[in-house]
Amino acid sequence: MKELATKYNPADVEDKWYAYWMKHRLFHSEPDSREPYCIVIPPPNVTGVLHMGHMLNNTIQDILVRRARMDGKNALWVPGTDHASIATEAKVVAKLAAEGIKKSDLTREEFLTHAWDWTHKYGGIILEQLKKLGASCDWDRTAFTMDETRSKSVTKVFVELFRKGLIYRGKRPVNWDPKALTALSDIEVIYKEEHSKLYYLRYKVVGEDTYAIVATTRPETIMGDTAMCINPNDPKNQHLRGKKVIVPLVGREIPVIEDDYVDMEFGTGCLKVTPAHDMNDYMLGQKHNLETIDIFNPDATISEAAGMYVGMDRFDVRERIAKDLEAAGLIEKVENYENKVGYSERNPDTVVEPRLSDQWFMKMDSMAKPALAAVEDDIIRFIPEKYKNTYRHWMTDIRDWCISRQLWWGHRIPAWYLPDGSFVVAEDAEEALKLANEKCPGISASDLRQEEDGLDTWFSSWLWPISLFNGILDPENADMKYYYPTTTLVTGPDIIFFWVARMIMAGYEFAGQQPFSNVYFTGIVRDEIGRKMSKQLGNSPDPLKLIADYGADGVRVGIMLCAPAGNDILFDTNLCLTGRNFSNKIWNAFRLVTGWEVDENAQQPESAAFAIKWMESRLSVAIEEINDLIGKFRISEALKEIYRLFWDEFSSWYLEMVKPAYGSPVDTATLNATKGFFDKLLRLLHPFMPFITEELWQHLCERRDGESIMYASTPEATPVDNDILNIMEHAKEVVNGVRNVRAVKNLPNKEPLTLNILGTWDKSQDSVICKLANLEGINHNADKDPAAASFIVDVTEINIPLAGNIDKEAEIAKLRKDLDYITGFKASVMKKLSNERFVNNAPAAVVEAERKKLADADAKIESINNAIATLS
RNA sequence: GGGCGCUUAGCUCAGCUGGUUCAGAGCGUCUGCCUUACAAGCAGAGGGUCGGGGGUUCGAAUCCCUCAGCGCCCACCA
Repeated sequence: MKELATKYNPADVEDKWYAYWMKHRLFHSEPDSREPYCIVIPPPNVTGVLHMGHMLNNTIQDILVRRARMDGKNALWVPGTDHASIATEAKVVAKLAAEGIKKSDLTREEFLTHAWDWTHKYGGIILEQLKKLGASCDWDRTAFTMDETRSKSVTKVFVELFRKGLIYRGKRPVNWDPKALTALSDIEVIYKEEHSKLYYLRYKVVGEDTYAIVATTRPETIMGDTAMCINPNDPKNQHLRGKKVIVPLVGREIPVIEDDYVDMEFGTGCLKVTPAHDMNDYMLGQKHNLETIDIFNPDATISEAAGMYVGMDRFDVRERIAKDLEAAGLIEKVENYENKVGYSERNPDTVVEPRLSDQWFMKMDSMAKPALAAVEDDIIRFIPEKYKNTYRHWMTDIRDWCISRQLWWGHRIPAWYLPDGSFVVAEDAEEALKLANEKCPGISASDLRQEEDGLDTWFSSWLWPISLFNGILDPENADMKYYYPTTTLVTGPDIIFFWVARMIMAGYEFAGQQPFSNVYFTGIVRDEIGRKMSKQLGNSPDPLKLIADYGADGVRVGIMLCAPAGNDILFDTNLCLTGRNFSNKIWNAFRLVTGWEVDENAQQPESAAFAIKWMESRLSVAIEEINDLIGKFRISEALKEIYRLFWDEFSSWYLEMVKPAYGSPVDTATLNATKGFFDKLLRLLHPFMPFITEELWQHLCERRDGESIMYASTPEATPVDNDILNIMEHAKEVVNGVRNVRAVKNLPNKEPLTLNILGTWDKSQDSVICKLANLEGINHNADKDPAAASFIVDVTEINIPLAGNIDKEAEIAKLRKDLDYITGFKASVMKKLSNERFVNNAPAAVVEAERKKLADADAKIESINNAIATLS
């Protein structure tokens, strides 16, 4: 074997191993007799690039999948991308704008050509980036929400739901994004607290010389007022009942209506009603049969219908109209006011405008029921559990979903309009024609006009766990039967409603079963001072640069070390350094072990035999612990456990115990045992650090081409010998005690020392203590040496004779400090034991433990007193 | 307005059904080491009245109440 460099260089091995895994199709899965373990990727935007959120999310998925594979399951991780209708369309529009092309000058087909060009150019970059991370996705199954299978699935589902009466078309006020020029669903509106103003406007009462005062935050909408509303029970406003008022500036007469919806406490108790531009006003308008006047154009400039300020932007009008009202003496007063304003999720600077328009909606009530029950009954487990509350809350008060978007990029709604304005919903134009003819005989294809609207992106992604296996079009296929329901979904809590809840509904609606059994919610990745990572702030590190700097394994470890389940991640690049250092530690431990000369005739030292026995048990304890943590999705903690196991127990303690003296060979038994431990450790590490473990494993084992640690089994725990674990913990304390004396006394490590044991002692630990602490010997029957440094382990005094190198006063002072502590400790134990209620009420085992504490404390006090007496 | 969660060492967090793994880990800090696997390292040290107050209990970081601060989600009071 050729010499290994003293530093691990990830760049040398990562691409090589990824290519090897791909070449041998090691990520590929087909149904077989094993238990399946399946994850579907939350599809990233097709033209997106990898950010830290993806890194976290996909690292977790890869750990789970690799671990399942090593646990003997048939593991499948299905990758794919999302067409991200609104985001991608916005990017294409911006790109065209930069070239001087307006979307409105293009036909739908021309625009889509540009969009597909863009998708082909940038699409899939993100998947290539995932490969750098080591993601073990089955790339043969890569899907796209707009590929043929997924598109047909969307259409089929739409038609089916329409025919069931779950999808309907209607004119309703929706959330309108005046920049993207499309409707949005309710959850795509983000409400932000804002400092705004509350304007008190004067509405003259018809036939009187008095004014009714209306408080509003939106004076620019008065042109759309069609009523004023009061609460019939409001004593203040009884005089307005049955009257008419005049809209200020506009001069139009509107009726005063009465509805107990109005809050008498707010403002003056008078509400202006603008049914076209406010959800509640619309409701009032419906109830009281009011006219609606739509005063806005789609881009939220003032329309002709307003009759004034035509063409101006809504916010300019707000300022302008305030001045005009003021000038006309129609403003009573203006107050500062805090309110919530809705912004578009995709265009964070754009205020959403309620707009009355024809849209397509989906009824949610019936679908929500089984989906809610599944989570309530833990058929689908949420990790962490707290998200069950959030989910329940939303699902029990769910509103209909506006699924139409005035966008071209995406799935076009499969509805065709007849010349008479009615429509048919069909899988394709041919079927549409047939249906149209049933309605209106004599219709030809050219008479039909397909709906221009597209569908919300989430209307395709909600089918993802089914459509990936073609389960919509061919529900009985082998993949569907084997992989569905999938095992675990890993995603962010920010899309619990957008995606998770809807997938669960789709699962029951279209596959009759839950889409997955576990949902692991990751945290949001923030920077080291807690800010959300964003392009604007520039606080998001470039993942590919991180991988180049620290290695994929280092970055994976870095991000997992700070990723406790359900908590936000405060990502600090420094943690990647910890990860890289860990890689290097593993690398060098490996260099040590594989660099030893072997002597087949050499006798195994007692210390090595002891160390091997101990390591076996220690490793088994850790394996159990790690199994338990991974079972609970406490992945970050599992990694920390392995980290400590490798670094502290294996490298710092075990390897130091078995390491042959410089220039000496190692015996065969010790070498084989050590390699065996190394093999197990690599297998434990592999899901977390796939590259370095594959590299070292091929050096460690003689394996044939095509084999991989990916398919080596997770190590199993063997029976644990608790005695040896206890003895070793004792030995560690003794060694630490000696090292401490060396540090304080400035004694070089090379200078051998002697230990005098003054009390009870298990001699089986002697050999390892001598080796680790560099001792000449351990005396069990030595006389007390007044010139010795001493310390206590358990209840036993240990002396290190240091002729002439002893500060008696300091030694005594140190011992007295210990004595004070233990005396105080003893007092607290005695207090407990002398408390009858404690002795009577506490469990016997606890009382017994306290009695032992007392006995130990007494023994220790005696030892310390003896030590002090010797020195004095 | 309603709901959920958080507050433990300088920083990020563990601490499960109250009791010897109860005050922990990692990082950072400080001290000594270029000791033949690793300075991307080794050895050692310091550091917290477990947010404040009250209660339950023989016993509270852990259970209950309350206050304060922070975060998130939901909601049609203009």
